[in-house]
Amino acid sequence: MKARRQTAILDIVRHEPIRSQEQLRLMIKASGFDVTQATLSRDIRELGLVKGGADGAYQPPGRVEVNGHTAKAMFQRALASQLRRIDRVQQLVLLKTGLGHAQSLCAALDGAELPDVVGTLAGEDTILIITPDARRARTLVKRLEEMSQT
Amino acid sequence: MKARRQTAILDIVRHEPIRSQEQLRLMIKASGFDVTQATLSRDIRELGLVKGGADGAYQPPGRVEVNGHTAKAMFQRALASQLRRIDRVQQLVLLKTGLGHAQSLCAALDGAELPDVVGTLAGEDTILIITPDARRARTLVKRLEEMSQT
DNA sequence: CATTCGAATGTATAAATATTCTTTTCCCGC
DNA sequence: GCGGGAAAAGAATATTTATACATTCGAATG
Repeated sequence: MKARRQTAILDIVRHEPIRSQEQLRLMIKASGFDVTQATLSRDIRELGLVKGGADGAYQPPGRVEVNGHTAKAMFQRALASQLRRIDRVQQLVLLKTGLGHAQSLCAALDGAELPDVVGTLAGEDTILIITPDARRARTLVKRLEEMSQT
Repeated sequence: MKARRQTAILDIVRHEPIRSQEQLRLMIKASGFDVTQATLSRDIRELGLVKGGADGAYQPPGRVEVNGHTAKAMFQRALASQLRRIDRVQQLVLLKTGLGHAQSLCAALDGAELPDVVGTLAGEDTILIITPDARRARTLVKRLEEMSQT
């Protein structure tokens, strides 16, 4: 019984956001498993489900998705703590970071999905951002400067 | 203040398993931020931290990058706790896990970058490992059995 | 300055979750 | 079938987390 119930839990959790065990209890009852919250607490641990992230819902382990808002916030924090300098050359924007931080900041940058960013490249301490043209590069620089000051 | 405190939270959470906000409160107080649990609850949501998984600790969202040594250790621990059975069919190795654990164990397996592993596939409770030939599949089985016993 | 607005945080408490202890269920070997 | 033991689940409760509301603080504005 336990195995089948746990399969059902995975199904439910994957298909819609469940934010409490009581909510899960009702859903799983509808699937024909009438158990208490305590049992679900155990199931959840055994399945390694994870709670929190963007929407505070339970998620299967592995990839935890980050929504736009969180991604942007993460980027902003990364920016504030790691950015050393911003330069622009034509339609290219160059970010200088502390040594070794370019990769992680670049990942956060990609996650934030800022407009006008066509592509990015990260080295050891430098990130290259490609934008469509010089005008939009200037706009991006302004935006990044604002974000890094917060 | 908030930004710096949240950065500090990330640091702490990355370095050791934190299983409650009260525990986190003490740690962060030691870092010079004296705030209440309510504030930490809000910080945790804003950071998109996730709780649960293997050890019930808070974790940063997204893909956690790890070096080779850590990856191997993680894999070994995952193996010890989640592996149910090992089978081999020709050059294929099948790992059976507890329901729902195949994905995460498979991720750890990939991270460990074991020799002779050509590719992997994970279902709900089964992992398929493809090796070049039956001989190396046997070698891999032996290695996995050793690792899981430690 | 005083005022107002909003973000950040604290306080108190409600809500959610984990856990301890007990009961039930389900296999085995006899 | 019948103990004995282990796994599973329930009940009650302790612990942990989220939230409603109040307060403080700082920047912007008149």
